[in-house]
Amino acid sequence: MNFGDFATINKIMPTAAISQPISAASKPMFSSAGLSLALQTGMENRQGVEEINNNNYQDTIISNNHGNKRVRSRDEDGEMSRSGSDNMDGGGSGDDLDAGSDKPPRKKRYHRHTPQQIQELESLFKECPHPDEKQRLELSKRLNLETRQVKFWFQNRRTQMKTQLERHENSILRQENDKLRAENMSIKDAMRNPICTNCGGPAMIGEISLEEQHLRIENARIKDELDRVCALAGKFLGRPVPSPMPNSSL
DNA sequence: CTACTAATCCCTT
DNA sequence: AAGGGATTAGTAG
Repeated sequence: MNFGDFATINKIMPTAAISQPISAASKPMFSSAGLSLALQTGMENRQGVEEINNNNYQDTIISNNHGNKRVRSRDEDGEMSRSGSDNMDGGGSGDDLDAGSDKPPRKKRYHRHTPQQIQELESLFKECPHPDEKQRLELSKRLNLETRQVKFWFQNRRTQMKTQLERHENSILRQENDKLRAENMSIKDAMRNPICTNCGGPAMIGEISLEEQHLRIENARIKDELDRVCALAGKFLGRPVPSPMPNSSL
């Protein structure tokens, strides 16, 4: 578990709600149909991207998630050149080919789906996070996206959902942990400063045995737990459930 | 630098 | 074959 994640716990909300207003506000989105493809071509030609891409898909040693290493070479996967936009060589096709190389460098085309597309995707996701092929096809036609893009989107969205859930669980666990720590501290504190059961004042050394102290603490803890269970049962049954323990002072 | 996102790659089911 | 996990790469904040 990555504790760095806690920094973003408060961001648990649907993707669109997180990122769309930001990105939509801060950068110009393509306006209408034609959308992603047109955009991608335009973006590719941006300077920084071009420079990076020329260096990127050299033969590279990469390790996969199973610890295996393999060599990724430029011509290895046909997939890359298919997805997102088929017009990856777009306007600047020729000029970024390596001189003397017969294979064009692959580019990772950067684009965002439009707010409208995301909105539609989100609304379907709410109803069905796992659409079948027919649904995806229908959606892809409607949104002018490739079916692969729709598939990727849902896959990524499900992953995102899962990580959000994990973060949420992490935060709950952390709260519980903090609570237990505090409880532990106060118990330790109580053990250091024992109270006399007769007069209520500080107990004299040797007045109560260590074993008795432990028993008192344990009793208090058990009683507390019992009260909690009763309260919970009361909630569940819709009527108060009295604690079977008398309010004795041990 | 970190978080987010679209896409890729490989493995499992 | 489809889906999922890990990962990559481009970008915004």
